[in-house]
Amino acid sequence: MISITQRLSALVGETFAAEGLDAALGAVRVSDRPDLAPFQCNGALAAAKAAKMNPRQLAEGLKARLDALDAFDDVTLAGPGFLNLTPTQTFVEGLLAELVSDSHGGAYLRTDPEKVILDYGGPNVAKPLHVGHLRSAIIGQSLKNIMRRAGDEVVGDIHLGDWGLQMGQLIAEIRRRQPDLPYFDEAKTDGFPEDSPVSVTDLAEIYPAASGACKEDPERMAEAQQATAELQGGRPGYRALWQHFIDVSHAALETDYGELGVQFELWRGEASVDPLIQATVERLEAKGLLVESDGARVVEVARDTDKKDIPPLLMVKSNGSVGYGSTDLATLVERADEGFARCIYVVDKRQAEHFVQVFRTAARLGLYEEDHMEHAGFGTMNGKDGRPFKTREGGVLRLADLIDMVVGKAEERLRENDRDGDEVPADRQDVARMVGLAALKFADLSNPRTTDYIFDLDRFVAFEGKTGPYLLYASVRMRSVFAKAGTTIEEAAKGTIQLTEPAEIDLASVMLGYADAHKAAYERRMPHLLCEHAYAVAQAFSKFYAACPIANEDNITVRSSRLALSAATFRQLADILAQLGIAVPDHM
RNA sequence: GCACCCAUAGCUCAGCUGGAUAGAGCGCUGCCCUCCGAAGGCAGAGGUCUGAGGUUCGAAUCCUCAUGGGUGCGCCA
Repeated sequence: MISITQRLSALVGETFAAEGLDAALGAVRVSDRPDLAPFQCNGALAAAKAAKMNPRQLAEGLKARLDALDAFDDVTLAGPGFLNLTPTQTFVEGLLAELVSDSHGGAYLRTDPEKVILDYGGPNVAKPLHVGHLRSAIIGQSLKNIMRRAGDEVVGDIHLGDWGLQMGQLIAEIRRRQPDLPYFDEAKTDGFPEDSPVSVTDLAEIYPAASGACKEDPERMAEAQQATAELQGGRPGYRALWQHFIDVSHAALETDYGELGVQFELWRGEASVDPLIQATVERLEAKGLLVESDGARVVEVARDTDKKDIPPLLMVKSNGSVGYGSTDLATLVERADEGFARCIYVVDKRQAEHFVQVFRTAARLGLYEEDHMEHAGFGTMNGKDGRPFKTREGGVLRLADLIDMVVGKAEERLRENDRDGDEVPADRQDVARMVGLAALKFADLSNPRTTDYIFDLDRFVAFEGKTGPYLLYASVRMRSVFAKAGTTIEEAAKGTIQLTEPAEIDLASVMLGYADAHKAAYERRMPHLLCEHAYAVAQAFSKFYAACPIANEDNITVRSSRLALSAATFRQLADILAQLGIAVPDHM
């Protein structure tokens, strides 16, 4: 629906136009000075500059026109030309009535939805999820929800890292350890065992060992590179062994992501596009884009206008194997063929240059316009010391362990809050899980996507203030109010809302900003903007709750109005929390 | 070496295309449960927005320089 600021902007824009000014300058926003008025328009200053007029005088003219409208209780002129706007209670009530009856719950809905594919996984097979995987999973899932709510058709692809050097490292390492396995018999081409010779636990141990060995020993590295090239070349034993890696990892990853409430519609990987690589190389060749360079084949993507050197995209390595530039490009070929209008990558921002290379190459191939491929990068995650996060023991913190810590903390808190005589709720474990995950997700999502991430355990397990549990608490109190009133949300929502108390008007005004927040979060791919709004709503409700009796109100009309306001609040908050991937318990 | 990003309250961070008295959470001080859930509400203290210039009627925001951090720069992904 149209938000209150959009509605006001339209009104003020018309007066700007009537004065012969640019209507766009009539943009109204929530005031920086709520003590003066709830809304403001600073456009007169810019308009005066453009028209070379006196801003104060120009604003006087605008004020006179605005005064004539019945939407405003008060229009004041302040400073050099600020317009402070106080809409009438009737105006706000009218919009709130629209919000309540809006079939889309007041959320933003785009008119021309797109078919989008979102990449927000990228875990390597063989490596258990650790805290570093949290951001892409949480942000990606949330963006998917936000975009779907705005009308887009969005598909999430986990895009496993299953085709690069790490695969060769694993194969080479296992070959050293168990050379007698049938996978290493070059003469053997089929009939390999169905059961995997390694478990995920094995892989979790083998991977770092292999990776470390390659780092130290050039000979081991050469072995791994050779194995990678042979795997990609189709050596049957290697393929069979590799398939085991994928299978055992898939099962483990599905569980881990499931714990977080993160789902993928597509479980593809870099290897999925292997069959397309050759054709892609040929397409590049046909366009004359491939260049020989140091034994490798690359695509030049640098431009004169670049401020920095953009190295060419490495398409085929000198030993014939392919890197992630090639697979990512081939993936775009596949996605374009499948009819996706837009591709978004939720990947660590340090890979920005890589995406520039791939996107430019894809654009030259005519796969996509450049602005239809986005790298929604996120900040790198460091410890409190500003360096990559490590546990006290110096290892990586597994995501599953982090979740256990947060849930454990939530359970502790639930225990403390037990009132005397209360039975221990049978669903305490479930509630603790919801509270813990809410804390974890909100702590992550409420940071702007692009800024660096300081991993702070204390913040993740905090339940007071601007946290996930605060939002749940507000929701739970609303539910509690309906129970106390002996009604349901559906029934309560039918009441007519009349705003009288300041806390009621404030709450309504905040809620009327939903479409703005959702739209901004959508357009900028920034879930934290939606978090801000959710917090503002919960906060406005808490004030309203403290200031006004709801179920306890004697006046039946007022009571019904407040219950209806609470129902509208509950629905909006629930709608937002769903987009953030946060589940709301019945009690806590 | 070259390039990009960042520097805001004791701590962690917001601050949209330049606009009024720079916000929030935590922490700190003081109040509020005979009244719908105190994981809450109210009030308060706390800032030369790293420094120096510049553009502008107006700069945390734009430009230049300096200092201090971070990151990237073809055969890892």
